[in-house]
Amino acid sequence: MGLTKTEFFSILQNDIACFAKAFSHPARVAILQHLFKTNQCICGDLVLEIGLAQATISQHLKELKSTGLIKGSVEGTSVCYCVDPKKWIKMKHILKDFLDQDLNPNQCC
Amino acid sequence: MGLTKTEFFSILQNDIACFAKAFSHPARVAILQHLFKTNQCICGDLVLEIGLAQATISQHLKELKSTGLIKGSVEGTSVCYCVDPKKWIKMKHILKDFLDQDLNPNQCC
DNA sequence: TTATTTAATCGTAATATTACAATAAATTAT
DNA sequence: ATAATTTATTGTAATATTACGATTAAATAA
Repeated sequence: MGLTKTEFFSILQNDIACFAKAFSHPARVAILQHLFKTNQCICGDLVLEIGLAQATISQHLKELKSTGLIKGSVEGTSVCYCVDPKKWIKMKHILKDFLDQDLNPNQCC
Repeated sequence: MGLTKTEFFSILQNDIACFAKAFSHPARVAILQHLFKTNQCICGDLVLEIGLAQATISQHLKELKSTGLIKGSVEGTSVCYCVDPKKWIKMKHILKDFLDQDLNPNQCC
């Protein structure tokens, strides 16, 4: 066990969960916010900005990259990261639909 | 280690991550969707609907309850669950602000 | 009282996540 | 060629998550 049974769920349900997981850690939230503010940055910037160890930031970047929310391009000795607009917009639509579900006014509790 | 350094981050960053974590598992997405569809339900309904073991569903309900997204009220031998509208709307606003961050048109990669 | 029903909790196993030091890899500068 | 810079990777430890069987708890029904 300890392994999510993804086959029990629809593609959409897995997608929603997967996108949510991408920014379910404050370091990844901070990375994304910093990228929106500065448009692009390198790993070292984030290490200074956030304060976690370089290896840890690199690990979080890898996760964001594997979800497709950010892209990185080698520039000399450093790597320039930025948000992937297409993927971000896709996530935005999927999560907004989820968040916009209608609340029934007569709750039980 | 294995323990998030929440003190490195703002309250907002932690809130965003915390809400995202609440539905970062497809079972919890399915629970919330079912609650929106039916307005209210009991644990047993979700066990049948989703197919995971009763103990597992109960554990996921506990997590959603601890985030405040759902509430439960005892009704006879069963417990009636429903979405907490106030908390859901709070989450909606916080996450929408995060998702609506402006994308800079000139990306680096 | 004694079933029965329903959900929570406990215990446990497997796996995932978070964090960091140390090292490797790749590029640029001297 | 050598040093310096920057990031990725490896290894590892601590903790968290996911899942489920078994049990407990609490209310209702017989």
